[in-house]
Amino acid sequence: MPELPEVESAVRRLRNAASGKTIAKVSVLHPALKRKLSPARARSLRGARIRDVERRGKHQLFHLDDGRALHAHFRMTGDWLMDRADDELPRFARATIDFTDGSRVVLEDPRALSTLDLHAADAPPELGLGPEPTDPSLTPAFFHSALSKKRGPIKPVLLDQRVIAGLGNIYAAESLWHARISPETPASSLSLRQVRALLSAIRRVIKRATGARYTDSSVSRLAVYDRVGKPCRRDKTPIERIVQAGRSTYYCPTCQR
DNA sequence: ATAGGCCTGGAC
DNA sequence: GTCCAGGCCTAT
Repeated sequence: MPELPEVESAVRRLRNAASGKTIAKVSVLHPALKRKLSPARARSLRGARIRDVERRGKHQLFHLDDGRALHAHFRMTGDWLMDRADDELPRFARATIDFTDGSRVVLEDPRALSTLDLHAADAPPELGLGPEPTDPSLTPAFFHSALSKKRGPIKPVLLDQRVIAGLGNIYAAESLWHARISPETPASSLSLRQVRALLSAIRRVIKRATGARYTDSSVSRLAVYDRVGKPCRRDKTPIERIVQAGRSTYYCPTCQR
C-alpha cells in the first residue's frame, strides 16, 4: 500500500517471507507489468537467491545474491500476499514469485498500476529520491533551505519525492494540519519556525502510521483526509477540499494559516 | 502548474 | 451511467 508507512510494513512482511530464499519461478500475469519485466527477464530470475529487501521512499528493492535488483513499486493499490505456490490465486493477482521451498509471494493490485523492474548488477536503480523523513541529516535548516528553492504551494511540494521521500497525498495533508500550515502557503515563504513544526509533524504522522495497515480504523483516525464538511478536530470548522496539482487536498481553513 | 494517461473497482 | 481514487510520468 502506497505511502511510506504502509510500504515499510509491506517490506517487513516481505523480508520475513523472502529473505534467503531461492526463486523457483516468477510469473507476470498482467500485460501492463510485462512492459518493464518481460517474460524473458522474469525467466532469468529462476535460481536467484534473495539477499535482502530494502525500502527507499515508497520503492522496494529485492537485492539478489548475483548483484541484480528486482525493483517493485505499488503505486496506488499494490500489496503483497504471502501464501503457498499451490494455493488458488486471488482475484487481483498480477505477478507471483514462487520459491524453491513451496512458498509464494503474490503481487495483488486491483488497478494494476504497480511496477516491477529488474536492474542489472552493473546498473543499480537510480531513484532520484530526497532524504527519508527519519534521516537525521534532514535538519530543519536543511529542509528550510530545500523548500526555499521550490516554487508553488507547499502541499504539492511535499509530494515531490526529490524533496522528501515517502510522503503521499494523505500524510502530506495530515502533516500540514498538525503543523497548522495552509496547504496553499508558498513553500519558499515558510519560516524556519514553520519548517521545524512541519518536519516534526511529518515525523510524528509517519511514526504513528508505521506498522499499521491501511484500514478503515486507521483512516478514521485521520484529522483532515477525506473529512470534507466534518468538524476540524481542533476548532470545529468544517474541513474543506481543494484541488492542487490534480490531487485533492483537505485542510482546515481557519487553523491552518 | 495543469491535463491526460496508465488501469480498474467501488460508491453514488 | 458518472466520478473518484493512497502514484507518477509525459507533454504543454
